[in-house]
Amino acid sequence: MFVPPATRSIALIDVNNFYVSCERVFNPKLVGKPVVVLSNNDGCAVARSNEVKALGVGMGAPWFKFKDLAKQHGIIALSSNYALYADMSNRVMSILRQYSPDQEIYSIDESFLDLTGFQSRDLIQYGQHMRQRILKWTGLPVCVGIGSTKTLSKLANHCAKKRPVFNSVCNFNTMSSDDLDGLLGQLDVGEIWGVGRKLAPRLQALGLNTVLNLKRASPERLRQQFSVVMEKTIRELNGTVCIELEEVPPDKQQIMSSRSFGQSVSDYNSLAESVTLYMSRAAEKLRKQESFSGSVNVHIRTSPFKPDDPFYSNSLTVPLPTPTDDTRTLVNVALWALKRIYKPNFNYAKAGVMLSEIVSAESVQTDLFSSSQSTLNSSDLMAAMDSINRKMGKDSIKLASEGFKRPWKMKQGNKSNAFTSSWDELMVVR
DNA sequence: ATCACGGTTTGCA
DNA sequence: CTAACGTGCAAACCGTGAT
Repeated sequence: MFVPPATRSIALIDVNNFYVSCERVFNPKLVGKPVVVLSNNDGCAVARSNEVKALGVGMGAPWFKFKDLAKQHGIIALSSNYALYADMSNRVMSILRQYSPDQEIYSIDESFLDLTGFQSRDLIQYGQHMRQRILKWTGLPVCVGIGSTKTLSKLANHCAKKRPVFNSVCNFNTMSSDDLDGLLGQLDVGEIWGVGRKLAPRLQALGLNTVLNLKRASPERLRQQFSVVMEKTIRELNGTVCIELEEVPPDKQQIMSSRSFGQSVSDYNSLAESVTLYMSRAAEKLRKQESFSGSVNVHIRTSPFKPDDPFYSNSLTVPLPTPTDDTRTLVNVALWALKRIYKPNFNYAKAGVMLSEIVSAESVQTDLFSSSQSTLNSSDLMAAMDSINRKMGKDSIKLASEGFKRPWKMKQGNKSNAFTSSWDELMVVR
């Protein structure tokens, strides 16, 4: 007997202006004032308070470009404090976990919850309960969007944020289809999850300006012109689940670590120090997911934003004969690659490493046991390094080649304290 | 024609 | 110091050479 699939209720919970809100929890003087949080190296705006958004500062705006405006309006600019944000994120996520056993942590400030099993309740009330509890227990404001697919819940969340009528919780599933389509007809097609700055103009050129336009478009035809992703988006707008909740994040297939320098560097040694540091971080991530890497990539480049400076960008990928998780091996290969692509007399602005051809530790067990004893010892050494750095703070133990002076270290002019993860910094009065 | 490949582009938070 | 523009992923896409 055919049983029609029940309508799902999927919620997307998102912290408002996450980084700014975290800073405000620990410094209430920031409340009501225009505040931005800057990216690494104090480069771009990555989080903006509503006051700053109202002044026209865009997401990703370079700090030096709106510095004057900032001075004029008293915008407070803070360096990003990822240790603090990660800790606050963990608190929010574990509270949300109490509202459904089916949770996907989508990003540092966003979580999907499958509420299909709770449909006997008033889900708007349920969402308000989440909001109040998170506000009370963490001090962070969130909005809740509910729809029958992940794509719709994202849009509902957008409406919860932008339209005061919803009072921060918007459930598409309780609206009549006429009301819903009326609302979707007012939303720009670019608001859809998966439709960004490239796809939106292409859709608009076809006369598809609103979410409703795309919802009514032919998935088959648009698949020809765009991709299978576009087809899934259209079906999801019509309530057919094409993108399932991913409760256990799959292992990474590639692991990257890269950073822009505080000041440009030209000498090989500085680049080598930074590559060593980045590889140490990448290898830690690799071991955390219990994997081995079969390929190492190193890339370096000068600044693309200085037309007067000679530009140089290059990368090299080195396949490994045997997959490994040993920092020392990975660093040696990375430095070998760096030597091949390094050219003197350029002002390098950024370097990075990438691990790929990643396989689970299990699948290389046979190699592990068949190879020499030293392989096992190296694993023990890496485990010991990770454990000490976890207990004593990162960088307690590191390879000497990471360097100690680090002239290239990134700029963080105005970082707040690690209130939640360091007793020392909690006590400092600023 | 079709495939595997590697590098590039796109999108997202 | 007096210029200054993030990071980390996945997947689609695309050109290329091999078959």
